[in-house]
Amino acid sequence: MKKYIPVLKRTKLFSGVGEEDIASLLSCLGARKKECKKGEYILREGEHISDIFILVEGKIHIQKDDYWGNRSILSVISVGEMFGEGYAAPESGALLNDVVAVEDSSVIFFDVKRILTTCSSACRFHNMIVQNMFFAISDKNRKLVQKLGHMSGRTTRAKLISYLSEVAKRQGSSAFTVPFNRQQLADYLCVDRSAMSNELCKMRDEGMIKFEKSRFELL
Amino acid sequence: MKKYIPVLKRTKLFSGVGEEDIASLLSCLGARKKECKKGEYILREGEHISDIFILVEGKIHIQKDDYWGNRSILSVISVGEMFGEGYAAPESGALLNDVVAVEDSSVIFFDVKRILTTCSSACRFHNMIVQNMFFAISDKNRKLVQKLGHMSGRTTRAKLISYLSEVAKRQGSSAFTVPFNRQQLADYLCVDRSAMSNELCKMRDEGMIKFEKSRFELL
DNA sequence: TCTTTTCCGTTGTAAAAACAACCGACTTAT
DNA sequence: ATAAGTCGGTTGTTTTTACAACGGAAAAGA
Repeated sequence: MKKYIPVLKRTKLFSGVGEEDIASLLSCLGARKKECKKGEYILREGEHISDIFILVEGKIHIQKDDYWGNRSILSVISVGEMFGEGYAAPESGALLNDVVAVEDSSVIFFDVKRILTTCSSACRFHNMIVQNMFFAISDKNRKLVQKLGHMSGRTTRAKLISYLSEVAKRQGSSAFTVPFNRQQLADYLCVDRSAMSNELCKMRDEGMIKFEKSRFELL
Repeated sequence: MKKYIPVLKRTKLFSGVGEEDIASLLSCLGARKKECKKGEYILREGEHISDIFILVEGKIHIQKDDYWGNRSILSVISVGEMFGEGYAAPESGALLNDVVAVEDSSVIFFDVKRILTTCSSACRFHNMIVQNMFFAISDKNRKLVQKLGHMSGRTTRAKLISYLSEVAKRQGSSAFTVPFNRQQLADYLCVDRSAMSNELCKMRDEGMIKFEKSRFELL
């Protein structure tokens, strides 16, 4: 597990904790490691977990198969990212997704209760981890809510308006740059790229917006 | 603040804590109260907050106005529910939504850092609150991810398949009852009710599903 | 420089969704 | 018992979207 400490140091969860302290934290938390070959399942739908997982090597997909067998990829997890945090609560029920390695991968995981119930003074940085974890989930939460807000519009235009308005607000200006190219923006908003491109141009022709590449201006 | 203790006792955040202990927790957390008349803003877009809010009386809307002034309601908060948890992290930036009372309302709120940084032994149930809060956010997180999964399908049918498959999984049977009527389900999936009704009937005619009222069966 | 790839706007067509309007079955209130 | 309201299925029309295919500009690479 030691060799992954430099990776962990750069994660949100362990940010602000020195390498020596991470080592002692890992044992304090009862952290375990699991290695998976490409194609293997790390977690399966139906399992019950109460752990937080951190990917320290490789790449994994969180995916689900519907009743008729159609598969869809819900998210792609890269090194340093956390997953499983939605199932931390005792009443969260069985896992509804599969987690599968798309490259040879290693994950480090530990039981959430181990963090929450152990007295904070047990080890020096325990409290810091609680904070980090909390802020990480809180942050994820906000992003999910915002995305859901954009996607709740029924038309592509409504989704674009919602998204562009938010970026403008966040950047505090009616002229701003979005962190996506067209394809990525379309994927984020769950619409077809060419249809979105088309809609953007209509909005431009109607005098609502101006844009060039990833730079937009609301009028 | 005392009169709201029975309400708080029934919230997720204070579940498992006795009424006497809630009183001491509130002062330990530095909880404050804010009362708003119908129509007043509890929080405005652009504010910076690091508090968790609990609605103890009335009803409020979380809403946003886009750049061109179109208003949309993101969620309706009822008594006992928590909000603001997405902005707990220090780097979460300015609030992107407005929070407005649609009835005369009262909220109780306290700084998250007060929970996370104070030593757990400061008061008896402090640690319990940390757990409750964590599980509440974790739970919200899972629900958001699931909903996003359903909404990422491009067609109404895809959304329905995703949703129905999940409920079937969760209830562990291909026959199950959904907790929505048609209008509510359509609202949840962000589609038109009649179009959804239509699609459900097509799926039935194609032999994919059977249903009656809120009871469904996948075939 | 020449080739290849990426990005993105454009077009046309077929499919799908929204929207509005209506109806019958059923429930609830007066 | 009657009236009013809710719920959900159905239909037709209009708008919107997905999808596929193409082409030009710019960037990346050989």
